[in-house]
Amino acid sequence: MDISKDLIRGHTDTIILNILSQGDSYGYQVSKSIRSLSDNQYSLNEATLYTAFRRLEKIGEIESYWGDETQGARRKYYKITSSGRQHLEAALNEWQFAKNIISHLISGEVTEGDNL
Amino acid sequence: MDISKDLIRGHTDTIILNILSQGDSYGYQVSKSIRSLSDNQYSLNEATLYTAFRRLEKIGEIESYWGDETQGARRKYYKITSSGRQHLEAALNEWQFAKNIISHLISGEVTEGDNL
DNA sequence: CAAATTACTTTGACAAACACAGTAATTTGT
DNA sequence: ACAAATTACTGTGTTTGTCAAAGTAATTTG
Repeated sequence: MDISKDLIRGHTDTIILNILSQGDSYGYQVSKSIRSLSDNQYSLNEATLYTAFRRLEKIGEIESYWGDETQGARRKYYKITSSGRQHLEAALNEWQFAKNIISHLISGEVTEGDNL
Repeated sequence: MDISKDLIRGHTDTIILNILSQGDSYGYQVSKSIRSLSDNQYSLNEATLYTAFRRLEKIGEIESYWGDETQGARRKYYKITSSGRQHLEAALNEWQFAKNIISHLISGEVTEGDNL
């Protein structure tokens, strides 16, 4: 992984919700999707991922069910709820907004007026 | 404040280094600069700011000295070091890079290939 | 002279992320 | 047939950054 975890912090839930908004999935697959969506630049620690699942389920943004795999290991599937979709949309809007503010904060010029 | 703290997390040091790269400053003024640079959308908690100062000083990215104020409250000034400037530049590059990755992660399409 | 502002500091709490370890099944290579 | 690798989920304990709240102390404003 190349990019600092703290830059991703605050996006974890949104990342998961984005992936689940495109279809039900389970931990291992979500993990691989994250690696793939980031062009192998980022991978979420397993513990972090499952912690996020539990957090999102607790607040009703996702639901889970055990898949009935005839072969392969058992899988717990996660499904986004309508509340989760709302949250996802809100987060995307916030990001568009925050991106500019962050850019100002880390590279903007401090004008004299700021001292008044 | 309008934007979530977790979106800023990971940028705090960079924000401070950016401000100090434009001239020595002290806590209260940095705090106001942040509010101003963000168009009043974000303000950093005082405790967080001073914690960051201590952290940055400890790792040698800033240095501090007491101002000799003839009037007004005493002020501890902070100065960016060359190591701090290097870190700032690296962080700005990382941000350019991370911005795109985050965008992919939170709104990119998961392709079938991701499941393989 | 009280209240507001400037300015810095400490303490204690919390939440997210992580490393690490563990459980358990299945698939692959030899 | 068996060991190794992979798939898949879970739990524990620690670290880190941020924050709220409170405190200290000076100066300026009404």
